[in-house]
Amino acid sequence: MNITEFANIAGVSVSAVSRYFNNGYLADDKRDRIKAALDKTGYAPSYSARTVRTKVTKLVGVILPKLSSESISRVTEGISEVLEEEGFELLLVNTANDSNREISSLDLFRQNRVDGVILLASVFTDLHRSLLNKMRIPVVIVGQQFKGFNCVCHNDFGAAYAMTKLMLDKGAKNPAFIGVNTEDAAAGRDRKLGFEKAVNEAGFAVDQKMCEIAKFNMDSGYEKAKKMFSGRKKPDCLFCATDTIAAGAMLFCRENGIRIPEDLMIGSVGDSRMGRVLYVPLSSVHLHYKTAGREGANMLLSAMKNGSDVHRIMQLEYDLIERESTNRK
Amino acid sequence: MNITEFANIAGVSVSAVSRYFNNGYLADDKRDRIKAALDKTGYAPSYSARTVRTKVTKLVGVILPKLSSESISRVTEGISEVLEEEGFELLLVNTANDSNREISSLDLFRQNRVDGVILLASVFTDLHRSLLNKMRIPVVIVGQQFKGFNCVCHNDFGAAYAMTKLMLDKGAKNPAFIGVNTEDAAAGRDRKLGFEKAVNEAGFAVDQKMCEIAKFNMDSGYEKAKKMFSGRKKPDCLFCATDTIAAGAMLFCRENGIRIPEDLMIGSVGDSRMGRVLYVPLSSVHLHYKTAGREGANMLLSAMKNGSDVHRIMQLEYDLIERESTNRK
DNA sequence: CTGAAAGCGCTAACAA
DNA sequence: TTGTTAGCGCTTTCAG
Repeated sequence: MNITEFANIAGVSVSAVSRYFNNGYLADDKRDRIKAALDKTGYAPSYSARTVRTKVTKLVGVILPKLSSESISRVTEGISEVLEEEGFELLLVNTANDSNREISSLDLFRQNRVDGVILLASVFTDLHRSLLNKMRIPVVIVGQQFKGFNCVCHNDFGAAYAMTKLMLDKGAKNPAFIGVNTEDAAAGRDRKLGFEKAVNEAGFAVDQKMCEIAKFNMDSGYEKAKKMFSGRKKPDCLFCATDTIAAGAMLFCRENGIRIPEDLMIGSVGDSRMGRVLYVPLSSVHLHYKTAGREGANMLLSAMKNGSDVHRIMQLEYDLIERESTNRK
Repeated sequence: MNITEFANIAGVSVSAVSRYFNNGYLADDKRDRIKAALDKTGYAPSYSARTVRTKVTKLVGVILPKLSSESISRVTEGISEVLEEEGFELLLVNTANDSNREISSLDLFRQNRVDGVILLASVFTDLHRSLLNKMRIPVVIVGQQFKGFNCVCHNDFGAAYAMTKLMLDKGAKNPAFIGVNTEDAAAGRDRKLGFEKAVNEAGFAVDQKMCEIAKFNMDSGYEKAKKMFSGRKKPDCLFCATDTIAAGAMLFCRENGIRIPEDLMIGSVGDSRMGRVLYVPLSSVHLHYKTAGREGANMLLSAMKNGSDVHRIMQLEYDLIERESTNRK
C-alpha cells in the first residue's frame, strides 16, 4: 500500500498523511481519522521514498575490524547510545580485519547510503587516505590518530609508558615486551614506543630479543611467552600490549612454575573484565573505550550538523590500575 | 549529481548507466566511457532511489539486548559473516535490555527499511507476539524459542542438566544454583529446570534457599554467592547460569578461603574465553553461539528468498567442557 | 543491444 | 490550514 491508497482509505489527502508523519499542520479530526486507518491497515510509509526526496537517511555507517572484542564492543556501545538518542541507526560492517573490506565498505557508504561514517581500523594506508578524501559525508576515526581527519583516540603511548615505569620502579631489571603489529599505530607502535621510553629512562637499553610481536589472542600470548622463556636470559617483568595477550602469557607462567609477581611482574593495557579474575589479578591501564565511542559519535553529529571542514583530534587519557600481578614488595 | 547529469558527462543514455550498475546488456565502448567518467566525477548512484523502484533494501535489521557481551557478539559475528557474503548489510539496534526499544525498533523495521529481521531478546511478551505477527517481512529469533516463529536456539535445558549432573556424579550432596530472571525462557527458565531435573534425579530435593537469581554480571554473582554462604547450610556444588556469574562467585570463594573444587565445585554455561584463565579454570558448557548466528542468518536468507510461511525451529546442541573447577577426586 | 519515457512512494512548494 | 502537483533519482518496459 502506498500513501495515496492509504489517504483514500483514511478519507484525507496525501499531504495530510505526509504531515501526520512529519509533524506538520493538521486538524485534529484528520489526525484521528489517520490514526484509525493506521490501526486498521497497518500502513507504514516507505523510508527510502522519503530519503529520495529529503536526502537524509538517518543512518550512520560504522566500520569495525571485528565484533567479538571487548574493547571494540564497548566503543560500539558508546556510539550506539549517543546516536540512537538522536534518532540515528547504525549500519554496521564487520571487516574481519580485512583491509579490502574496509576500502569497499567505505566505497559503499559513498553511495548515499548513510549520513556519516565512523571508522575503527587498525592499519591506515595511502589508499585509506585517498578514499577518505573522496568521501562527501563526514567521517570520524575512533581509536587511531590519522592526520587530516577527525579522530578520537587514546593516549596509547602514555598508557604503555606508565605501566612499564610502574614495573621498573618496583625494581625490575630485565624488562620484556609482547606487542602487536607496529603497523597498527595505536596498539602496535605507540605502545611499543611507550615501553621503550620507560626502559630507557630507567637507564636500561631495550633488548630486542626480549621483544615479541603477537596476534590479538590468548594462544599467541602463550606462544610468545614460551619463546621468550626458552632463551638463557630470563625477563623479570613483562609488558603486554593487550590484556588478552597477558592472559596467555600468564597461562604459560602458571604451567611452568613461574611465579607472578615474584619471578615475573606482568602489566598490560585495556583493563578488560577478565583481568580482575585471572589467577593472578592483572595490573592494566584502563582506556575509556565507551567514552571514545560516545565522543566519536558526538563529533560526527556536530560534523553532520555543521558540515565544518576543520578536523579535530580528541585524545582521551588513561587510568593506571594496579593489581596483584605487579605487586612486588 | 544524478544519473541524468552523469549520463550526459559520459555521453551515454541514462539506461546505459543503469545497466552498467546492474549488469545489463551494454556495449563495451559504452562501458569504457562510463568507467572513465566514473573515475573523473566520483559519481555514485543513490541507493534509496533504487530501493523505491525495486523494493529491495539489501539490509537486515538486527535487534540486540546489548553489545558488550561475549555471547551476543559471537552470535552477531556469525550473522554478519553469512549476511555480508550474500551482499546484505546489518542495521543494528542496541535495545540496552529495554523492552520498549525492542518494540519500537520492530515497528521501525516495518517501515520498509529492511528486507528481514533477526531478533535477539531475552523476554518475550504478548506485545512481542502481536507485533511480530504484523511484520510483513521475515523474522528469525535467535537464542530463544518462541512458538509460531522461526527460531534458532540452544539446548539450555540439556546444558544445565549435564553440568549439574556432572557435579552430582562426582559426589556433591548439597547443590546450589545462581540463575537469572526466569522470564528469560532460555538462560533463565530452562537452565533452572535443567538444574532441578538433575538434582531430583540424583535423589535430592531442590532447596529453594540454595537458589538465587542474579543479574548478568560479575558483581551480582559475587553478591549472591556471599548471601548463599552466609546461611547455616553450606553448598558443596554450585551451578551458575552464566560464566560471568560463576566468575563473580569464584571471586567470593577466593576471598573467603573456600577451596575450589575441594569445598565447592562450580560449573556454568557459556564457555567464554575468560573461563580458561580464571584462577581455577572453570568447567562450563559450550554453546555454539557463532553457529547460531550463522544458522539464523541462513534461515532468514531462505525465508527472504522463498517467502515461506512455514516456521522452523532449529535447536543446537552443546559440549560439556570439564576443567579444574569440578575436578574433585 | 539501445533510448525514451513511465512510474516507484514520498515531500514540499504553491495556490487556495 | 489544506489539497494539488511537480519532482527526488532511479529502474524497467517497450518499441526500435
